[in-house]
Order: sequence, then structure tokens, then C-alpha cells
Amino acid sequence: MLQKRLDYGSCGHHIPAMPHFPKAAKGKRSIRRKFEDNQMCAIELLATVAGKLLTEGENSSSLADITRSSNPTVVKDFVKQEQIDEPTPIKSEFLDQDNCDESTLGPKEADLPPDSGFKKPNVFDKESIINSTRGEFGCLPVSESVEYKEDRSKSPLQSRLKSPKGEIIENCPDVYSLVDQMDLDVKPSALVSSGSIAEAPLYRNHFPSCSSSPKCRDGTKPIVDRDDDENFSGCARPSTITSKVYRPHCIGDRRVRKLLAPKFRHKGELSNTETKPAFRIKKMCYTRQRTQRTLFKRRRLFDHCSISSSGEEIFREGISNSHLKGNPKKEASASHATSHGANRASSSRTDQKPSFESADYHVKLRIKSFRVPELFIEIPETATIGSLKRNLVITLGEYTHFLLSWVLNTTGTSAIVPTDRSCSLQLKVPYFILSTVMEAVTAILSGGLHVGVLLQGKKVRDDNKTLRQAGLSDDDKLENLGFTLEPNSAQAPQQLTVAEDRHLLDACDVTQPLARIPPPDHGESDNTLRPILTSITNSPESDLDSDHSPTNNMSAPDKITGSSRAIVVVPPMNVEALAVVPLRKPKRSELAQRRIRRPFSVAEVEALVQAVEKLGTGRWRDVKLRAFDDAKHRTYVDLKDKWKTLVHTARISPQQRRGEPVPQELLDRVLSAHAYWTQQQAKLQPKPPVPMAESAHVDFPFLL
DNA sequence: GTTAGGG
DNA sequence: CCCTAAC
Repeated sequence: MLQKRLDYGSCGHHIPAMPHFPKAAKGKRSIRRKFEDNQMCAIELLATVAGKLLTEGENSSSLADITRSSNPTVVKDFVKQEQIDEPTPIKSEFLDQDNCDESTLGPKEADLPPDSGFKKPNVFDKESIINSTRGEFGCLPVSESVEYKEDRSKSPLQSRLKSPKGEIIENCPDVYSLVDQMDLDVKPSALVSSGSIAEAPLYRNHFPSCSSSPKCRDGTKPIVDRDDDENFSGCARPSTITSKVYRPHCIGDRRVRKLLAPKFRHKGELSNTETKPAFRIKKMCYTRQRTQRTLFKRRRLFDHCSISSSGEEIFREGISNSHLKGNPKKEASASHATSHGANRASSSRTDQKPSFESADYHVKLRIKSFRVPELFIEIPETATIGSLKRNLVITLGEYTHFLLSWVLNTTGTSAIVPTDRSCSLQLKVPYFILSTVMEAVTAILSGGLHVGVLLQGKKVRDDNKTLRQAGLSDDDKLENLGFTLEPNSAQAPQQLTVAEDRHLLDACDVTQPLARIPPPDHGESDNTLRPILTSITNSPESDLDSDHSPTNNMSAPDKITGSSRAIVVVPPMNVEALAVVPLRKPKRSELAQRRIRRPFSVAEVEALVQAVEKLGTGRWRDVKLRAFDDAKHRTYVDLKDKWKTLVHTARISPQQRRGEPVPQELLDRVLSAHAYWTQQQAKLQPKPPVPMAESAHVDFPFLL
């Protein structure tokens, strides 16, 4: 079996379009987010969702608790086995190295989820291909590792395609199980320029051609220091990050894992009005490991070739993998990259024929992890939980879409295996898988993303509560902030189909063990295991909702190995969390969280009484505006209800009263005002033939 | 969107 | 505090 490992550097970045990005985000200048250049955890959000969908199918509760995954490493093994006789037409794309014909390169629309909402990325255009082949798949802001395995002992793909199904299958049964493994180790660095994403023309092109950057051709050193914000802020094309040159020896690199830990920094001075929370992203200052800044890497096990500075070169190398041996670098990286597959790789090299000629792709796709940019959001203490949620929804939605786009993009890239005319490539598998993922996530997003805010593990249910009120007024406490992410149950993507789960699940057995990237240092894997989007740091006892399951400390490598059969390895906690909330039976809490009870303070009662005395009992909106305009959490309905209870309270004996005692003086005023305004209403209603005495006004001096 | 009232 | 009818 031939193994291929592609190592691609990323010279450019592009933010994929995010079709579903909430409109609100676009227009809001106050909302600025920046995907920090270093890593972050991963698209574990995406992966989690996808994993859930893939593993749980329709039963998925679709609740991803991104807050407490103790098991950070979300290793997704997407393995699909496809039979040659499968009714679905196999897509064979012939890539002509010298004459890349666009018409032959792209997947058909059908490959994309119909309802994904994503435009089909034109990843297969000539330029993109070239870019990708030279490690410049500029659109991918992340690094990745792709492992390709192919069994060269099998008949050539084209032969296979030409041959009768039965024959082929008989000869090499497992050859036709197309299993793509893509080991993605993603590091989306500097996904976005310092400017607001919303402001950037992100939606124009999915995959802009950023190949033009001559710098990208230099594959030896970083041209741009992405650590400098200036490098991005000044970028004329916000959506395209300045190129980062790829470095060949990144196979063993271990990046410091950063959490997608939104940090909320309260601004000292804030406007009282929370209506326009100033969400700002603050650049994070963390230790950076420049040596590990490779954005996008692929490992070409196949030819043991690291990234080449020249796309054409890589292309050729991919086609004819013979001349790779002489390159120590390549050898080194190859051996380093894959220990398991080394044998197969070398054996395959004995084959003089171009790999693709005889290649019958046996590829497994595995999305190991994605790293998402660190996100800093700066908001005033007076911002409400609700506003925080909304912005998170926007951000996460945007982000998720970005990730999806990336995945799709990556998939396409992975499919673009260097080949010559005699070789065809099967693209369906990865697309199917990714389509499924995209479909899942898209459905969730389109169905509405719900973000819950956790404070020390407890859900903050009152959206009207300000951050300060919630105890988030200082950085220390901010550390206790967490989030839950779940789809709105109403439109939950329960209908998502993962029809071919079985195929996927079985694929691994058929194929040989895949060469894997050397297990990360366990020491560092710790970081890797951090949950995505986890921002809860100090909440040992966080759990009121019991949505969370026990943490799993299994290391990433273990997970990978242990669940080799699983299409998607979802951290147990996530699975459980998902299962806890059955999608089919959306609980009320899901539909609309009941606001937390917020007893009225005496001061509030005072204000309410005063307002009612002045305005009466039938103008609650006015009362609200007059006395509680700045209390976002008090609606006029609340005030009305409170008045109702006040009247009731005033009428009952003090012994029967509960809660914070209301001064009798106030209660008396309540009764007086209530009596008065009731009387006034009675006067007006039935066209009162009996005019009330003017004395009423005298009795209520407050009516001035 | 408000108001009123039952739950 | 929720829900809903009625306006």
C-alpha cells in the first residue's frame, strides 16, 4: 500500500465565506472580533457537532457542551468505505499537471450538501490547485496534515473504473473501499486581520487566489511575522492574511495549544446603556512559538516529501515519487511523520511506476483536530448576559461557518492529489464526509444557535443580568466564565442523515492501519486536550444543569487508537452531554430558558410604587420607562406583575408574607394607589354616570 | 407592541 | 415569571 503524506505550507490565509453569518454582525461596528493568530483549540466545536451527528444520528441531542470538555482532543476519524458498485457515481477527476483544465477539476455541486448554505467553493480551479500543490493553499488558514494511503499493489484506478465491477471487487476487495484519512492538525493562525471580520469582505470569494504572493514561493522561512498586528491591520485585503511561509519540518512540531477562551475584559467606563455593548477583541499576549507557526502543513507520506517551495515541483513529485529518496530532508520528515506507514511507503516505492498510475486510493480521512483562533472579547460590565450570548452566537456562528468552509476547502485540497493524466482521483468520500459535517453544523446553525453562559459552571439564566451583576466584573472572575453551545431545539437538525454510518464505521477494518502522525508529546497533549471554546478555568464544581458528564482524561493519542473504528471520536463528555438533552423531547429549558427569578428590592418597590402613584396602574409601559428604563431585566410585564403581587402582599397579613419584607409604608401606599387608580378606571370604563368626588385627588397628594 | 389576567 | 388573549 502506498502511503502519501503531504506537507503543505500555508502562505496565505483566507477567510472562507460565511453565508450564514448573522446579519447583525455585519453591521455592528461595535462588534469586533479577531481570530488571533495562534492556534486555539479546534474546530472541536465543529468536530463535536459532526461527531455527534455522525455517531448519534437522528438521536442526537445536538447539544454540545463546549465548556467542559475535559477531553480536549477531539479526534475525528472519518472513515468511509465505499464500494465500487455503489450506485453513486464515482467521481474521477483527472488532474493534468501541465494543463489543468478547470472543467475537470471541480467536484460537482451534488457533492455539496444541498442545504448547507454554502456555496460550492471553487477549490478546484487551476489557481487553487497550483496553490495547494505548492503548499500555498492560501485559503486555508490552518495547518493540516494529510495522510494519504494508497495501495499501489492494486490495479490502477482507471483500470478499476473501466473494469466490470464484479471483477474488480473480486480481485481486490478492499481496494475499492475508498477510505480517506485526513489527519488535520489545524492551526488557523491569523485568520482575520485585526479589523473586524464583519467588516472584511469575507463573503466575496470562498477561495480567493492568493497565490500571487511571490513570497510564498520561498518555503524556507517565514516572510511575514504574523505576530505583528500591523502586518494585518494594514492589509489591503482584510480577508487575506499575509502569507506565511511554510516550513518543511513541521511534522513533528507541536504547537502550543491555545484555548478558544474568550476573555472578557470589562471596560472601566461604560455607557449605562447595554444596548450597544462594545465588544472588542483584544489581542492576546501569550507566548508564541514561532517555530511552530506553520499554518498549514501536509504530509506527503507518499513521496516523503516535505513541502516544496515550488508548487510545480511538488506536483511532479507527487506524480512521480521516485526521486524523493535522495532528499534527506524528505526522508527524515517522512520517517518522522510516519512510523507505521514507513514500510508500506518504502515498499511502494519499489514500484517504478508512478504511484498514481497504479494508485487505488485507499485513503482515510481523519479530522484530528482543528485549532481555532483565540478570541478576545471586550465588553463592558454593564453588558448583559443576553447581549453576551447574542454576540457569542454571532461569533460562534461565524466561526463555525468559517470552520466548515475550511473543512470543505481542505477536503477539496486533499483530493487534489498530484497526479498525471493517467490517474484519477476519487473525491467523493471526503466530500461526503465533510458534507455531512457541514450539513450537520449548518443545520444547527440555521436552526439557531443557542449560547448559554456559565458562571462557575452554573448557568446564568437571566439574560438581563449584567455581567457585573453576575459577578463578572473583574478579570479573576471572568476566568470562571464558561459557555454552552447548543442548537435551538425547535429546529434542531434531527433530520440530518448520516445514512452511511455503517460504511464509515467499517472502513477501518478493511484497511491497514494508517500511518499516523507521531503521537504528540503527552506532556503537550495536555494542552491539546483542552476543550475547545472552553473558557471555564476555575470551576471545579460547575454543574447545576447536570448537562455535563464526567470528564475523561484519556489522552488524545489514546483516543485515536482506541476509537480507530469510530468515524468520529467524540469525547465521552460531549456524547453524554448531547445525550442528556434529547432533541426529540425538547425541554422547556431548551426552548426558552425561564428567566431567573429576580426579587424586587425595596428600592425597586419604592420606585414602582412611586411611578404607579403617578401614572396609574394601566400604563405599565410608561411606568417602565419612567422608573425602570435602565433596568433591562425588568419588563413592563414584570412591573405589572410585581404590582399585582404587591397589592396582594399588602392585603395579607405580615405573617403570610415571604421574601424580603417590604416596608409597611410602601404597602400602604400600594393599597392607596391601587384603590385610587382602580377607582379612576372604574369611573372611565362604564361611562360613569356617577362622577367621583374631587376629594379623591386630595386623598392622594402624590398625584402632583 | 401593550395590557390584563390566569397559571 | 410565564403564557396568552385581546386590543
